[in-house]
Amino acid sequence: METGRTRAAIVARGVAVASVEGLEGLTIGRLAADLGMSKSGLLGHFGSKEALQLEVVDAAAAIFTREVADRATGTAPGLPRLRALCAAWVSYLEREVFPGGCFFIAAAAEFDDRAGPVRDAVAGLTALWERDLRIHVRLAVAAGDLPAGTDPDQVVFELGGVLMALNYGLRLRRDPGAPARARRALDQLIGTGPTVAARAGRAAPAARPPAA
Amino acid sequence: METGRTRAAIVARGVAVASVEGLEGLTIGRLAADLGMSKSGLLGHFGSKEALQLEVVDAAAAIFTREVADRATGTAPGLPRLRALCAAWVSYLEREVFPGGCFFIAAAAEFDDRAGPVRDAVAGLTALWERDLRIHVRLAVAAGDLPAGTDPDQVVFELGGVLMALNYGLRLRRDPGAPARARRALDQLIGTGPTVAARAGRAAPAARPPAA
DNA sequence: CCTACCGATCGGTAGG
DNA sequence: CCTACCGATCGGTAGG
Repeated sequence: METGRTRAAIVARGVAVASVEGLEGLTIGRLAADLGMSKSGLLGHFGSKEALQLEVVDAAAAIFTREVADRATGTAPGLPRLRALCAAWVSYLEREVFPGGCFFIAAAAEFDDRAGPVRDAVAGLTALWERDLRIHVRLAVAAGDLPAGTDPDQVVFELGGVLMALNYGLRLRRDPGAPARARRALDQLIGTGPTVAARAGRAAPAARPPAA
Repeated sequence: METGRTRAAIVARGVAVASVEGLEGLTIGRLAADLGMSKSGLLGHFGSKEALQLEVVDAAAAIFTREVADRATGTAPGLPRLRALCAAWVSYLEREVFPGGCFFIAAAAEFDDRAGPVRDAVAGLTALWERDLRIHVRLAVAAGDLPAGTDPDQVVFELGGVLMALNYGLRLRRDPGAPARARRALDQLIGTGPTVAARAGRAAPAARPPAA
């Protein structure tokens, strides 16, 4: 891994451009013009557009980790961590950490029907994030903070849906009320009520079995 | 509106290509080659790429209406219609009506940070669909089939999230279990239980007020 | 509907 | 890091 300043500047600019225009819309000529350098000078750092895209995806993952995952490390594993992760996730979209909204929601939509290393990288990173969430759902169930019988994959599926709806509400709908809706929906899924007993006593969304 | 067969064939092919490669990835040369005609012959039908994109978006909307909205018209307005619309929505993704998943989820993600007529068309059509859903949520509340105090916009927000999670689960995750998860999540939001009384008696997700 | 063409830009290479 | 260049493709036009 090189640590050159120029290289880092290229990748940083690439992340910003890709979050708005897409990873395919990130062209070498445009990026070179943005940074005041020649196309070949820029390409020399990476070798190919695909290699650049992969570095941009990795850099976006590092930003996501710093701006979302790392903000929750102070909380206890299980339900507190899960809530903190989701709160940080909403905040990350509210703060517009990437100028084009969630980098990975955009990249997932762009590459979900393609094949190749970029798709694999996006799928792998999102899978890691979902795994992290799932772990804390499991811990929450084990601790009795989520109802016994809760399906962790179902919770992660629904949490992802809420965040995609938030990204959509902010970017396409430009609805400033979207974060409040997302928080309200998250509250339904992983609660914010203070007592475990209160949650256990009511019909538990995540635990309810499929309708046959 | 022309009704030419060639023109219709171009648009139909354009819808399929755009659902996979994106509306920007739909190029005139590629489309012309697919259909065995010249670029200028193809472009003559529309005048510009943007005009073609707009026709493709409209054609996709017609397909969505036929494959989703129209399949629910036999049900009573209100909760039955809402449930039928959502069931048809899930089915439409399961059946892969578009080869690249939901045309409008993909188009929304692609154009949410751009300006211009294509973005406006996508935003307008999705707003119409959400309005349709909201109407039936309101009717359901008025009929007592959803709890009094239910926020229709909140329900529509969450329904959209479930469908985006389904599209993501099918396309990026390639998870055949995703439709079952979506149905289970929808069941939480708009129920499938047979009796209104049973729903009214339990904690109602859609009606719960924000956590201050 | 076609051929022929336009300038611009694409990703990438040669050679320094 | 650069200039200079490659063939391919982009959206679009002229003229028929």
